[in-house]
Amino acid sequence: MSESDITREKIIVAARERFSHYGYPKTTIAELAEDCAMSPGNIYRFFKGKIDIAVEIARREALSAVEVIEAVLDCPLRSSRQRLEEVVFADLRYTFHLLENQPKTLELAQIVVSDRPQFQIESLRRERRVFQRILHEGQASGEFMVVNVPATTIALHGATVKYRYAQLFTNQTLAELERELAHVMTLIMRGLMPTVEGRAVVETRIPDETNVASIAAEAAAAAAEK
Amino acid sequence: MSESDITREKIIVAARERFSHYGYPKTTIAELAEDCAMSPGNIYRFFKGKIDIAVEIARREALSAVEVIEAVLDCPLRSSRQRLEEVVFADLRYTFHLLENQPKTLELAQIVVSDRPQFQIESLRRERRVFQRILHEGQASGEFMVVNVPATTIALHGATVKYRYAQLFTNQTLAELERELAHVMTLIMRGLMPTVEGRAVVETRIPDETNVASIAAEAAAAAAEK
DNA sequence: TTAGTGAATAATTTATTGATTGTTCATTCT
DNA sequence: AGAATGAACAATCAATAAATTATTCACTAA
Repeated sequence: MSESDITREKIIVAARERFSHYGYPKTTIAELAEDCAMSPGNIYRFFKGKIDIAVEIARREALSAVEVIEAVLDCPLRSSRQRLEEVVFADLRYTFHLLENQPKTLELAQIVVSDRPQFQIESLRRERRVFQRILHEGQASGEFMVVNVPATTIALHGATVKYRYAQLFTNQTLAELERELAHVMTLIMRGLMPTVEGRAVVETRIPDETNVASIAAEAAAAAAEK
Repeated sequence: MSESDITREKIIVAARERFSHYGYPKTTIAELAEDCAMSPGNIYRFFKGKIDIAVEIARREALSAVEVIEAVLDCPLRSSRQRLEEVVFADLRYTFHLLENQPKTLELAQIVVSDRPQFQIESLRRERRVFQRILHEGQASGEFMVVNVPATTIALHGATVKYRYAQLFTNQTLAELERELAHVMTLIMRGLMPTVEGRAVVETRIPDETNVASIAAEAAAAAAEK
């Protein structure tokens, strides 16, 4: 890491701290400069403007969120159905808790998106890729019966919009949303899976709220085994 | 209609005109009073406050929107699947055009909801009832295979959230949203309908954009025939 | 009694101003 | 040269004052 990369990191660390404590608007460039023991002007050698610092932080946040979810993909001993359900519920819970505990993170995201609409589009695309991978897997193993994977990915994503950043749409509790999402997933699963001997596909059960660390650990263990 | 009901109507008509032209905030009670050739004070004999005039207008708007959709239920010669699809697409198109052509209507709705959260809850409930009726019908006729109608109603409603007032979530075009919704409905239909001889349920096609008048006329004709 | 008034008041909104902040750049350091 | 500064300027924000508006109510008219 070059000297100037280190300085850049220092700015990001200071900004993340201040943004999450006091919020983006209340954080001044002068303060960031002071935190980094430099002059305000020097910040502009590393970022084109204040908003670009926020964009970089939000970008990393979004990437690490998707990585957490992708960890589910690397966990062994799971059917495609289980994977899909875990991913969707993880999304609901992760974003729900985020809005509940870190309101400043949402504020930051909203500011970034209103300034850079492209940011949201790319975040959604990354999310969809996870769905698509699971559908492909399920398709290949014969567990799912998907006629058109890209179209179904879009459908799946569209049908679960309400369960990402749910508090933006409703003031239901997490428990209510989980019950509702279970019904949605039941419906979707009946659409994805072939019926065996005329018996309806069994209902989706709300998965346990495994924490992020344990999923990551499980995935790491599986990787090590290989 | 009593004398005082007529006066009340006069106020509502004047308010609707001004709200849709200049918006709720820019309309003053004094102006409404002048339109109705009365004093500001007298308005308060008919409405508790300014916001209550807006609530009444929004309530009527919401009711008539649901009535339009309910007209689909009374149309003959339609399978439950067709009904469901027509209702969902009608919802997308109706709300899309509303936001596109009548931005003040959205503004009004947002003001009412932020002041009276119950208003939104009841509007959603009315919408869900339409879904529930269709599911019941389909269930009864054997066209649908629904294990739990209330749960499936909730699922169906939740899965189609994005396609009501879609511009609040995305800046996709109507055509894009229609294609996407078709995929969602295909997925849902595969979840609702029994598979016949192992053949996948056929994809949802985007229905023609029949106008409201023609649906209402069709329903009326059907009613007259009986 | 019921319908309506309009001036008085309380609540909000808008305009104005002064202070703060983001950004630039000529200049100084290393 | 590249790295960093900090004063200067423009843009934005916060605080306050001014104006407008919602709401009330004592009162009049029918």
